[in-house]
Amino acid sequence: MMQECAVPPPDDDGDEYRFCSTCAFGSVCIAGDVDKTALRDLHCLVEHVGTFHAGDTIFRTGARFGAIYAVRTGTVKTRLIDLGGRELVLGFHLPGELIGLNAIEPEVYPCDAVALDEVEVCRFSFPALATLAARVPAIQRELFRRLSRDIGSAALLAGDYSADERLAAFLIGFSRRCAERGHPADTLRLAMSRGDVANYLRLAAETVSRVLRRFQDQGLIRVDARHVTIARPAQLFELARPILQR
Amino acid sequence: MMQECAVPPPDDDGDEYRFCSTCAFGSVCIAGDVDKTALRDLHCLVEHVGTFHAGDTIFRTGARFGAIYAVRTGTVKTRLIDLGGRELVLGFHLPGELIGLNAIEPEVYPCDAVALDEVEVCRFSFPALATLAARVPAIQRELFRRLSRDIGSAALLAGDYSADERLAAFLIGFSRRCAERGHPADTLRLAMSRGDVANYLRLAAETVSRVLRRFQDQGLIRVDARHVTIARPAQLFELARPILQR
DNA sequence: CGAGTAGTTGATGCCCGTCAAGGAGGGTGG
DNA sequence: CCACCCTCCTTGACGGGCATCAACTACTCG
Repeated sequence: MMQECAVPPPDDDGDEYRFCSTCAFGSVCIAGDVDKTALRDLHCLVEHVGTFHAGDTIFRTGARFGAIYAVRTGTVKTRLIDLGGRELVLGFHLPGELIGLNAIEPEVYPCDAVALDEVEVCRFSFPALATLAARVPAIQRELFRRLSRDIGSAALLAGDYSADERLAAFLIGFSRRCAERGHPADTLRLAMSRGDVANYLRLAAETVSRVLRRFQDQGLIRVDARHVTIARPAQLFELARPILQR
Repeated sequence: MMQECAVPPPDDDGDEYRFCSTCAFGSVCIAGDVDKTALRDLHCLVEHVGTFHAGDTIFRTGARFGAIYAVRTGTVKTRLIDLGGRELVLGFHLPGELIGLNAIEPEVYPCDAVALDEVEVCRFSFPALATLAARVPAIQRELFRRLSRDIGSAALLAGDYSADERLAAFLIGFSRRCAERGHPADTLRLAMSRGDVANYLRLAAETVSRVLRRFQDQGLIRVDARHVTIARPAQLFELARPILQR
């Protein structure tokens, strides 16, 4: 059922009992009640996929679904191209986040995953992962939680919010996710272009430019190309409240 | 682990090996490879919850998450109330569909589930269901698929589409779901108000009225209160294509 | 150095939300 | 049976937020 672990992973990727620090299944390892053979199976199952560079495709729309991926380093954008050729950005994914979960049901990837900078990912064969999940409750639980979370976050941007609210919520959300990864919450390094941000927020790129400018004039943030520092988090949060509330 | 099956379900709910016809786990039963004791466990696990009437609440925002529900009959609306007191409709759910999946991760229900007409649901204790899923691959698989599907559909309405596109996509989508349930695909009985539809599509109720009127003037549909008949499905689909494409 | 991309800023227009007024049931009590 | 009310729905007039178009700058890379 679970294949042999052919190639033992190199040392800097963690050992048999501890995964890479940004691992998507970190919480599984922390839980002490996981039996060690199961953990080793998970470790055998994962496959580190090489370095992607900005613009490289990790998986492509329509490809047969076989695995989900966890971002290890860098930033990944998921997007689809509509019939008119226009891009539609579904999300940005930071280290520790899973991509490809929306491919389970259609059994093909419904979107492209594109690297925005230098990206490394972990590949989890989904059939193997599902088999393991049946044996290890903590893994099953983690998968359910991740899937459930994505449903909620997808609905988040769906409301009819103003450009100000959207951008504020985006910045606050990004800031929080950076903080969760040990980066400072007030200095953001955006890996994506204005166009990508606009596209994700369902705004025009010009609108993003204008709103960022106004936020800066109001003293809420400071913008330097793709570096954004948040000067007044509380005020920014107040703007984003209608979206982030819950 | 799995509790005894105290009260055997009445005959019209199916027997030990076949569930109610609209059952959310119907595909599990159809697959022949499920061992019978596991199937009986699933049957023991499910709990039919009484008849709700229009406006009744099935679960409420903030309540501790303990179970997911499958709609058996009627139509359910999931919604949340934002801080300004405005309602935000997340979805409409027909027989056979699961609700509460977005509560797994936050561990409280992030929305209300409200009956729109006479509604019966099946209640699945989630801890018990997860335990069973670990033992029965087909059930785990079905859960993963349902979760995955909800991610995709949540992202569907998130684009910046015109009112025409949104309404056309809503009607086509609703028509398809009716057809899947054995109802005619061209005569729709909407259980929800115009306001609910508008709210779900992120439009004003007035806009929904106007667009429906125009669709009727163009001969695409016929509207009679909450009964809508689709006269030109192909043309309607053409309108909805930017949203439904994939 | 030239070219292409990303980003900014301004002018214009339109889609759709808002406000307002009226119409159409549907349930209740007299 | 009818008057009353309440909610749902429709239709019209108006205004605003944001997309679109366009021009210009800055930056990167071959």
